Amino acid sequence: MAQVFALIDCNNFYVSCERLFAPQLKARPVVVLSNNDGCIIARSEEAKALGIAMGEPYFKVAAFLEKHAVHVFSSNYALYGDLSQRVMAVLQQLEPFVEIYSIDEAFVSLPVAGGGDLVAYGLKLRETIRQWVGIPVSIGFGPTKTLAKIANRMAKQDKAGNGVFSLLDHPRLDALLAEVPVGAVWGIGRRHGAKLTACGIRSAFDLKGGDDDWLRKHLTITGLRTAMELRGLSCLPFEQLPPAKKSITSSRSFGRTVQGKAELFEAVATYVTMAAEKMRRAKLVAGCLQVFVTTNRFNKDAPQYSNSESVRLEPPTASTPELLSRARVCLDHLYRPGYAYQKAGVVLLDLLPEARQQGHLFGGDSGKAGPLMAALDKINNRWGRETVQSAAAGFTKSWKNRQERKSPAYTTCWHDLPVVRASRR
DNA sequence: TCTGGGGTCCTAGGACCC
DNA sequence: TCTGGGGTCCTAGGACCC
Repeated sequence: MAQVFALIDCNNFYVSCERLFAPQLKARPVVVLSNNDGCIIARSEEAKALGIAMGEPYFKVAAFLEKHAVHVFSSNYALYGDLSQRVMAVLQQLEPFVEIYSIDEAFVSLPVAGGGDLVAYGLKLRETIRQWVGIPVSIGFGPTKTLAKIANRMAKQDKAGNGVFSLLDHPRLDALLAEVPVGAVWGIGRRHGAKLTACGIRSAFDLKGGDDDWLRKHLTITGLRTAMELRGLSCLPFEQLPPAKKSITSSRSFGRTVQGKAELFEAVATYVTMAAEKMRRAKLVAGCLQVFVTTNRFNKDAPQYSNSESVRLEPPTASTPELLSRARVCLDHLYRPGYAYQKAGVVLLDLLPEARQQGHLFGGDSGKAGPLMAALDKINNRWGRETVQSAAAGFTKSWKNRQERKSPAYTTCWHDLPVVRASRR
């Protein structure tokens, strides 16, 4: 029995989320900014048509956006995360084999018994998601994940196809692949795309026909796998259960540069707190902590410095106070006076399930810290983040980043629930 | 003035060991 | 002039993804 992959991808996801609660923005140009209002990470079709590029620094196009009455939002991850869960829940309710691939994408594995009308099925699925959640999606079908990805791209381009396209047993498969630039293939990024193009491999069809040894040598095993997938040979596993996390990062650029060690540590302490909370939610403990700091790499005139320092945690821990004291030592080693720091971050590595944590011969703090951390998390969950936190993380946090155009947390915070009024005519 | 954040995988090369 | 060779482990850096 043949196997089919469907890729369901939410259209311009962050923009669609914002529009759900601002319906007046339908058919108007809208963009969403990254953290710190740094650059553009989502664009409506109208914004794309204006020529606004993905990843464009906001300050460079701010005037242009204003001139064209483009609506600008800071990113609102509480909202996007919640709507993502709703879309995924619909898929999981309707299908047994779902792989949540990212916040706005999922693969569905369908055992196809031949003759099933995939496109009709896709149209129905798409309509269900639109009705139940309100987010528009595109759906691509293919015999491998890579081809499903390409089919999805075609679904988006083919306006007459109503957002659904299948490459399964497509009679003109090669002709279609010949029109896909090699850099648009999933797994071929900017660097490899440029290299391939320079070597005469310009399209997905060219890549499909590439020489195995050459591909292996120049693109490593991953590139060869991509070529295999284009040939219809499925090489990428379908992962219904998300693989165990290997690291947890928390980092942010600052709203302004930071010079002093005390203030820098406030930021580091804040990120330690966030990462540790995330880790405890996942019921993990870390065996290694890494702290990094960096100056603004775009500011060519200022002296540059970036460095990281890591420390082993023995026994592995999820205790915020323990992590804070270790992070302080790391920063003491890392810190150099005289630099304008732009960003700092914390990475938790060597993660283990907390249940498997071995007792430490010389006694750790886990006995005391466990209940304390549980109580802390409970309070902060109930009363809001940072209700109780370590003083090390600071109170004013004047270095925090900008988010000047953020929409309310419509679906995850009682205060921000949209209010609907009925009126009699 | 202003350029995101959070991940994964692969490989080459050095360190180390016998 | 002329360095042993082969295995394993670890890490840094590069590439990719959304």
